[in-house]
Parts: sequence; structure tokens; C-alpha cells
Amino acid sequence: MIDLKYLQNNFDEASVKLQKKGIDAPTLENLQTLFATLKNINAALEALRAEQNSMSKLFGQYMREGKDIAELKAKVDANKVEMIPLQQRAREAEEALHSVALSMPNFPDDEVPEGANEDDNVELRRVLEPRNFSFKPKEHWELAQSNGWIDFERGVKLAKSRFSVLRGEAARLERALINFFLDTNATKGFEELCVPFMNNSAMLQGTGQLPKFEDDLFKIEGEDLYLIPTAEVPLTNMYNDEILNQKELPVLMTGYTPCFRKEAGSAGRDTRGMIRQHQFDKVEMVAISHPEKSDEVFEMMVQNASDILTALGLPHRVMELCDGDLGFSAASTVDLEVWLPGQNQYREISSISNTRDFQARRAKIRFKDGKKNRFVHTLNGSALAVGRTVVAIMENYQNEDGSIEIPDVLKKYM
RNA sequence: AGAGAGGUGGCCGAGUGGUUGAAGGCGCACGACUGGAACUCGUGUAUGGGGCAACUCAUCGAGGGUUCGAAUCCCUUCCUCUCUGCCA
Repeated sequence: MIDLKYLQNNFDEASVKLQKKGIDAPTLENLQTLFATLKNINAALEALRAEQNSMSKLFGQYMREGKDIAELKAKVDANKVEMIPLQQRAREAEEALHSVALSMPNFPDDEVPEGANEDDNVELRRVLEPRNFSFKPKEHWELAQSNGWIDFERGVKLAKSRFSVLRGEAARLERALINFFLDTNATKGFEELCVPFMNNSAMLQGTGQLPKFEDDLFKIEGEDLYLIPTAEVPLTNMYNDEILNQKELPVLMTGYTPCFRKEAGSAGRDTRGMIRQHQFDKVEMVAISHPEKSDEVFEMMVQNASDILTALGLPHRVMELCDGDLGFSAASTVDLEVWLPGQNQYREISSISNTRDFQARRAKIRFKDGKKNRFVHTLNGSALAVGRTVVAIMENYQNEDGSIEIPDVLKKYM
């Protein structure tokens, strides 16, 4: 949730920022008006309530003193009638404001490069040189076929399209990667958590998936539960509606979960192979940070994810997202893109975002700063997407005969 | 899933219609005592909104109702616990 007071006091500035995220001026003006209207109605209503309360208090006194209460009661009744339409208007204004405000994306940071889409993202650096192949490297689905690693057909049979089954060594590689990621994150101070894979709607609203992106989620029928699209949801919401002690910050959490996404709107993209599935494994990092420390924490998280790729010997590049490509909740995002020689391109394998206080406002995550309660900053990032790492290992570690090497750091896990 | 009990501030817990936003305790913060600590003592300590402030409004799981007035009464709903059933 954006800071509505900030919006009201710095409308032009806020408007420029949100236009980059595709919000037009009229929408924003509407929001501002709703906010101002609600404030006015509430002020009037509260004045009447105050009067009502003070008159009500007199009743006790009058009755003890044996005075007549008829006149007082008449006044109170009149006051009450006056409040009814205001209460109605306040309720309507509140609902309208709430629904608009929850659909408003986060402001991009000032330093975020400008741009329209992913083509305008800025490459910060490349790590490791792509290997020179003496043969034409194959795509992972070909290798999956010849090695019997991925059973696409039976995944579809068991569920539907965009599901798959890992078999034998591939399944063990998946498991090895999860362990390797979790262990590595632990050495950086992240506490490992094992969380529910379904969360309720309040939590999904807290991190920003609801109400706007319900179509991307798998909902459990007849329950207020959704399959999580990322561990960011349960991990961040661990502290939903809580007030942390400043000494506890930063809270660093990591966890492995499968992630479930309908991939609505992705029809026709990456239909082949395992790049885009309805279910995939991911190890996530989440940080709850003091607002003044979140940039530091962010850098640490990017470095950690990059180091993991380096340890696996996977060439990658570090991309800073332009404002037009930022997600709904993010104020700034760095993507790590791993080199896929079979596809001959870099593909996203990790996305690390600082949401500043955007999620904290929605999820009411605060910390005590002296006497005041302030919103924390929340950050999240993949370390790493497991399925895509399997794909990257397949393509980068393939031999001419189609066999696949296992990176050295993983050998003790397999 | 069936039966019963219950949901109050960071935690425990009192409170069945009128200065109760809520006793008491624990915890926490600050201060005193100490060489330093523990102990002890003193003070402070719910959240959110409006206002420069004094102050004021809302909130005792959530929603609705009764009443001049509700943490307290009524209805609906969610959740938790215990027992039974089922189950890894």
C-alpha cells in the first residue's frame, strides 16, 4: 500500500512516479479525492460522536441525582438521527478508498532507470564467461529426453499441461540443489523455515498478490486458502500484524517451497520444456529490515544469489530492472539471468526486490523506534529457482554425447 | 466431521450494561541503588485515525443488532483448545 498522506501532500511527484507503473493521472486523482472525502466525513462524524458520548455520560449522573432525563434523551436521539447518513457515506467512502488503494502499485525508487519494458533493463555486470562448446549445445528438453530426466507426458497425465515429472538423477539433482541453497543461505544468517504451502487471503493481500492478481493464483475450493505462488508470501507474512523489537532486525529467513502459478497471460510463452510451469520449486530469501538498512540488506541478498550461481559454475549477468518492468510491489529489483547455451540466451533465474514499506503497510509489519511504531522494509529474492537451475546445469554441463556432468559443489549432496 | 469450553493490551489474567481503553502480574524501557551485575525501589509502557497542541474518535477475534450508553445482552461468522471419530 502506498502512503496516502504522501500522495496527498506530493501529488505531482507521486503522479509522475506511478505513471511509470502504468497508472494514469485520473485514477490517481480519484484516489486522492476519495482520501480527502473520507477525511472530511470522518471529521464531521467524529464531532457528532464526541457530542453523543459526552451526553451519554450525563445519563448516569442525572439518574443518580434523580433528575429528569426526557429532554436529554430527545437531544441524544436527534443527534443520532443526524449521524446515520454520515455513517453510511463514511462506510462507502472507506470501501471505495480501500479497493482503489489496494490496487495501486508501489512507487519505484528515484534511482531506478527509466524504461518501458525488459528491453530497457540495465546490465550491471557479468559473472563467469560462457563456456565454448566444440559442438552445438542442445536445449534442455532434448537432453531431458535422451537422459530420461524429465517425463513431460506423464506430468500432463497426472495434472495437466505445464506440469512435469523429474526422474532418477534429475529428481536427486533437484533435491541436492534445494539442500545446497538452504545450507548456503544459512551461512549468510538466514534462518531456515518450513512453512504452509497454502496461505489465506489476508496474507496474500499483505504481500500484494491480492486483490489484483487473483487470476494468477490457484484457489482451494470452499476454503479461504490459496496455493502460494512464492515463499515470499508465507515468509514475509510471518510477521503480519506484529510489532518487532528493533533489536530483532534484520530478520533473515529462507525456506524451500513449491510455487504454484496459473501463468495467466503467459499462453504460448516457453511452452516447451521446464522454464515456465504451473508448479516449480524455489528457495526464497526474505528480509525484514530497518528502513535505513534495507539497501545494505538488498546488496547482500543479490551478492548471495550471485555467489551461489558462481559456486555452481553457472555464467550469469546481473540486471537492474527499469521502472516499466518492475513488479507491483517492488520499489527496485535486480534480476539474475543465467546463461543457457542451448537457448543461446540469458534467462531469469532469480529476482531480488526491495519493496520498502509497501508490503509492511499492507501487512502491518512494524518495529518499535523509541515510543513510535514505524513500518519496516521488506525484501525478497530467489536463491534460487530450483527448476531453472536444473535446466541451466543441463545445458551448461552437457557433453557432446548428451551426458551431463554434476557440478563439484553438489557432489556431496547426491 | 460430532460434543463441550473459550477468544480481553507484547504475554498471563480480572472484568456481566454507565469516568473500564480496561485491575493485578510478567515482560520491556528509563532512572535510583551497585565497582559491575542480580535483587529491590520509582516512573513509564495497547493499536490505528484526526489535530501544532490541549484534546478527540475508533478498536476487548470479525460482522450485525438491542440501548441514551456494550468488553459486558442478542444474532451470525471465523478461529483456538479438550474429548470422540479419522489419519501421515
